[in-house]
Amino acid sequence: MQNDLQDAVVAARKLLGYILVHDTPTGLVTGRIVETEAYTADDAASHSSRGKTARTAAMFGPPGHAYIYFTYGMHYCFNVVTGPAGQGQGVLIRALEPLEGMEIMKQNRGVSELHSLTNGPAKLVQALGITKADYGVNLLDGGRLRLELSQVPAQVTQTTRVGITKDIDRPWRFYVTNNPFVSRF
DNA sequence: TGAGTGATTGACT
DNA sequence: GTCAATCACTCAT
Repeated sequence: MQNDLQDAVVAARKLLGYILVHDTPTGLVTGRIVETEAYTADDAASHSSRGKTARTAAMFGPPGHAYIYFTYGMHYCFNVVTGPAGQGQGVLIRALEPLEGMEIMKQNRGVSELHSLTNGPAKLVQALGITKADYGVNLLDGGRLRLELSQVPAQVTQTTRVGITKDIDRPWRFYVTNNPFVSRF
């Protein structure tokens, strides 16, 4: 995994075979990563492109850690930092397929429909109960919030990214082909 | 010091 | 399809 995290674009592709696990006080919540986007240091759409700030500090830290940011005044999004340290690369997790702890997810999200629990970057953060307390944590050392290798998806679609206004032509969005939990098609 | 913008979502027309 | 919610940061006074 460490080697796969050296490059954000490679890592975005590889992360589709992983499961995100959160060991919460109310129970275990897990989901398979089905959609990601890569953001690099020389990328105008990346938060790191204008230099390191207090907000983006984790993005410039060692790979395999969590970068969580607050946006639009009401939403959090979750990223996996990629390396090497000091570069400011990361992979945005855009969607998960719920595996365990669905009842907890429904409670966290306030909705009962399985399909709308985790099909968006801010939704999955809320469903898994991830907060700013998890900012900067190591995802590879078996802590409460961690990544676990699953199976490599049968087919992956590569396309342009969603929701940005700069460098919109870079084909750095990856998702599991035909998976119903992807945020957009 | 203040206006503008954003890796979004959900409610409403 | 349109729009409000409302915070951190950037850029321009």
